[in-house]
Amino acid sequence: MERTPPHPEVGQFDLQRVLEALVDPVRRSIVAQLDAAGEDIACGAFDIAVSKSTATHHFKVLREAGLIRQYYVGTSRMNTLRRAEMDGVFPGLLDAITPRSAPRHRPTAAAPSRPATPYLRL
Amino acid sequence: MERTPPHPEVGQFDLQRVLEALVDPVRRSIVAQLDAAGEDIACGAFDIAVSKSTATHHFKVLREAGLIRQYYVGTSRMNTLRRAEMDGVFPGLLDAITPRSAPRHRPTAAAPSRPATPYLRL
DNA sequence: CTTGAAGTACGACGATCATCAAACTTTGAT
DNA sequence: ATCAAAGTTTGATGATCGTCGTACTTCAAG
Repeated sequence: MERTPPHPEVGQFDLQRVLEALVDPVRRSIVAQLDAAGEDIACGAFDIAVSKSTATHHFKVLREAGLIRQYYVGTSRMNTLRRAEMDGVFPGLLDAITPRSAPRHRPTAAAPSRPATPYLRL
Repeated sequence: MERTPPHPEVGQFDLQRVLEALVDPVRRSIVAQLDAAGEDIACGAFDIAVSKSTATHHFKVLREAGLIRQYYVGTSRMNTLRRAEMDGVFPGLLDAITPRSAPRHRPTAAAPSRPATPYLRL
């Protein structure tokens, strides 16, 4: 396993790639949580209802599109939203697809609406 | 065949639907041409390299997402970009995915750049 | 009324994708 | 050394999607 996975540079950002990444609700949710938190989040700390292997897949897609940056901290993989870089290349895109004025979750993560999600939780 | 196909109202616009419509390059091209032209365009007058049946499919997806409005003029089906309505619901979205500062076509629609596309041409 | 132009409807086909479980790897504690 | 936690990798599977050709419909012109 590589120490650091490959990340595209800003000059290599591709709108098609980015849109393909953002069209998936789970991935958009990841981006939204990252944006709302304003800080890096470990893969396992997201509120998404998919298996670990599926989650890995989604993070890979986001990373290869340039939307997130990933790095290891111990056994955990941290995720950073590449906000500024994305805004530089595609101004307004993230703003448009991010739940802006929507009822924001508490950063402390109150009890979720659904009953028992079998998978990853925050 | 119905005289006027079903169009979603502004209140029914759904981000997921819109993104699914915009993720396809052909459909994004249709939106871009509509935006650049600034006027309604008939289905057959677009510069897209797909068959007629495929084109019909793409227009349907765009219409059901609320991105375009369609109406008949004789045997031709005209297409209107629902710019203002989209901007109202998802501000900045179309701006972000539309070739903005790119070399804009003349609004009078000059001769297209490519040689001989086997399908629909302007 | 016949003909042609412009689309639509209908399957069908191939490719891509999201999903999962199972097995593996790596790291940090015990 | 062991063990568990956190992710990854590797197929496999089922669904969706873009694409096409063919047949059909509608409208306008001759």
